[in-house]
Amino acid sequence: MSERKEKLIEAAIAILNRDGADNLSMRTLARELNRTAASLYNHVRNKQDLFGEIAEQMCADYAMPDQSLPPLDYLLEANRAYRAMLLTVRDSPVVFEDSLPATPRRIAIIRAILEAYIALGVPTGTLLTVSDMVNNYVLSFVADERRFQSRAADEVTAFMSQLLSDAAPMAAPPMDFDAQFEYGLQILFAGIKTVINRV
Amino acid sequence: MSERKEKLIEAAIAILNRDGADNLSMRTLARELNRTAASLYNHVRNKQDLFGEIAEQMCADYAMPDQSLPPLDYLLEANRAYRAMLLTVRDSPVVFEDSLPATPRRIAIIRAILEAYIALGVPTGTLLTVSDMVNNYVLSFVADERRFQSRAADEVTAFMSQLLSDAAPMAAPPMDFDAQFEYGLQILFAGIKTVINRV
DNA sequence: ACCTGAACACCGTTCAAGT
DNA sequence: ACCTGAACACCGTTCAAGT
Repeated sequence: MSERKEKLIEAAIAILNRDGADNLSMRTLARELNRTAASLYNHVRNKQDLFGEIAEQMCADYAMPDQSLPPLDYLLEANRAYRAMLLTVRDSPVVFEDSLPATPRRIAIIRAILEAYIALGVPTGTLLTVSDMVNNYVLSFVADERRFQSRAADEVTAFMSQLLSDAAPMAAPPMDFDAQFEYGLQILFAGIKTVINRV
Repeated sequence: MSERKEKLIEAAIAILNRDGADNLSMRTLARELNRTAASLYNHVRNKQDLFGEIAEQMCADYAMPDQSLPPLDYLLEANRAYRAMLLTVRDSPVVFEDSLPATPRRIAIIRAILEAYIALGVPTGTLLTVSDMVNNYVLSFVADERRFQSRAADEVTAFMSQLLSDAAPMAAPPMDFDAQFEYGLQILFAGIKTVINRV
């Protein structure tokens, strides 16, 4: 990776954190670098590729769990580390969703996770379904988490009371996102455990 | 709802099915109706609102399960019906993701589902987490399902073998999506059952 | 090897003006 | 009540031409 390309990725991340994904375009990125949009295509094939490079750069901060951990613990830790990494950059879920996991660090992470699922006893025929389910959970949770925080608490409660019968009032924000994330994770892996033992 | 507005929604759905969400714009929709884009704003506040109306229209085809069903069966049926509804329109997951559930039919569906979660024993403090988790599962599954089908099977296997160690070959496409969806659903509700009984 | 300028083919949204 | 034309402020991507 050239130094020039590295600066490009850093600038893109800076824009994400400052202005959000809606304001990261090839043109705004070029402006940030005092260049023209066309010049970016010397370093990146297209915007999807740019997102892929951002995701790959972020994966350097992923705290890979100890390989000697039992599969279940490994997977729980891996998903906590995944969320922690996603939270370091604003709108990172769209970056990961809109790019392919085709870069070295990202592939290494996925391989380790897939092996843990296999060690846990997930049948290979359902491996993709299970891993995608958990991956989508983390991405969606972090995306929702940020949406939630960006709105006023009153607005959220007002909207939710519209959805709920008055008999069962929803828990009022502010929420404990760490606890809620953990709760969902426990559901997923409790479910995986019972279903793979059912066969 | 005016007759004119109804035609607008129908035309939008037709474009989705024919050309996909990437090709549904205010301009292409106007062209479909031999009008100009600006005129659409007499019937719809903005594009997000248009998506909301499409989603609401689709909800007319949702097969609401029998209210007398036990909560677990109700929820399983509801999510199968949800997926079936989503599969009737191409790229429907983006339509649902990019709009707010603020229309009558959609609110009614969500209310019934939330009540079923409560009847199942999900604590109100985690109701939002649990219902969002399942909702995101269905949306992501259908989105992935379509992505999968739109690519050649060879391409998918090639990409996956890159991710997997050769020791554990992935199940080759074509996949049985109905069975995979059911598998994920079983994981989710088995997990919910064990976690809510843990307290 | 890397960059610019200009172009192509688009977006969502607003608004005065028309009927 | 509904529509048009024109405009504003943008997009991603390509490509000949420059250094």
